[in-house]
Amino acid sequence: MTKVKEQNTETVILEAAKEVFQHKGMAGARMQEIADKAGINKAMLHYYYRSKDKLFSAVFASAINLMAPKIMKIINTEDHLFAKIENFTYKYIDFISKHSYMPLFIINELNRNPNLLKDAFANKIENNIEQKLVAQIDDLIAKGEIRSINPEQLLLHIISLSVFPVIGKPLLKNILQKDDKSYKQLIKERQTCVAEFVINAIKL
Amino acid sequence: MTKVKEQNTETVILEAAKEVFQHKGMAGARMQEIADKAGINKAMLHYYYRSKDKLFSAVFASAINLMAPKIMKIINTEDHLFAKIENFTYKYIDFISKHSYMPLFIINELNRNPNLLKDAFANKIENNIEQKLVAQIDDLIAKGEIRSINPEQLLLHIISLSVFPVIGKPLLKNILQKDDKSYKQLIKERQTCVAEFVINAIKL
DNA sequence: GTCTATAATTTGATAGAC
DNA sequence: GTCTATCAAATTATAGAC
Repeated sequence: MTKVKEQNTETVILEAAKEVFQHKGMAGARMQEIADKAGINKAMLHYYYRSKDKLFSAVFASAINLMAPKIMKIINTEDHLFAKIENFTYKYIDFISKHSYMPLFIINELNRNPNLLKDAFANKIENNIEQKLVAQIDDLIAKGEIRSINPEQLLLHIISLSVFPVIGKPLLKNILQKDDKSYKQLIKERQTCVAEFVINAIKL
Repeated sequence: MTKVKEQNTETVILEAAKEVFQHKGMAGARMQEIADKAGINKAMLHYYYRSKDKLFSAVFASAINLMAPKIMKIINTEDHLFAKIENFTYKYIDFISKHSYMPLFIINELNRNPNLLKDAFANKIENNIEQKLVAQIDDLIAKGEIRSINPEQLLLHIISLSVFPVIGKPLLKNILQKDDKSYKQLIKERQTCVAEFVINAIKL
């Protein structure tokens, strides 16, 4: 009635695994919980993915392949730097708000095992981001439109301002003494105020 | 010869536990590994701390009680806002660089169990931070020294810029295509350039 | 207080019927 | 492909000697 067609079992498992792994991490995740969430039994997990490790790798790769293009698509445009910043912060904060566990999941698992990226994909992020953006920033500095700034630091600033308040929510909420609703409101405001802040900082 | 005196067993255990829990998380930590690192056997862990849960709580409380005062001490001064910002970013980036696993550890475990803070301490962070700082910022806005800005957002900006590049290192290192040494150099630069960036953003 | 040995439980993985 | 039943290993926790 509602659903046109059942997803196949493999996909159902992967979706359940994403949810459990991203919330509990590799070490904390339980195959039984994934099976329950998928509405099947444990044996099926092994039938489709052989081992917990393999299933985890599929989840991790899926997360990376969802995150990385989002960054690139916005940055690799012909827009003016200020427009890029506005675009990126708005859309990226929106995106990670809806997938708030994903960046933390990635950072965590990368800490446990630094060569996960190599396994997950052949460096799709690559230096594309840098090269084009760095050139654009250096150009604006030369023209005297913005202050002199290290382009890599600027990129770190923008990413930090966008990501950290979302993933650090349980801690920051407490520091600011906010309830869930008003903290969410703060994040929503950041979709525009981060860009404003950054542009104020660099504009001449 | 080298050490003047042996630490007592309880402390040795706690130090070993800190290291393991903060790197592996509650779920990934193994009592055996903690015992090995402490140079004793598993039974001793239970003799002193009864259970893994209890030992974890001791580690978590210790982390909170190390982090929280660091923030307050710097912010609760009579300095000018700009000096506070310079002081905070410089010292805080330095501190978390030396304890890079700690903020991630706290955020993670808080995600798994949001009322850990209540157990760990009776809200030592409290609204002290806010009240005084908010008043100071509002005052400077009224005087026309800085742009109009939501003080809470400014606090989020400063914390994000200080903390995220350190805890997100495994991911950001890859995005910027840096090796360990040059990424560390980037972080070192941030001890001064973050404050410069923030002050530029708000100064009128 | 500290150790060895072991119990009790959890959990990833497999065998085998249907 | 899917299930039930079960194994094998890992892991927290305890008992009891010294």
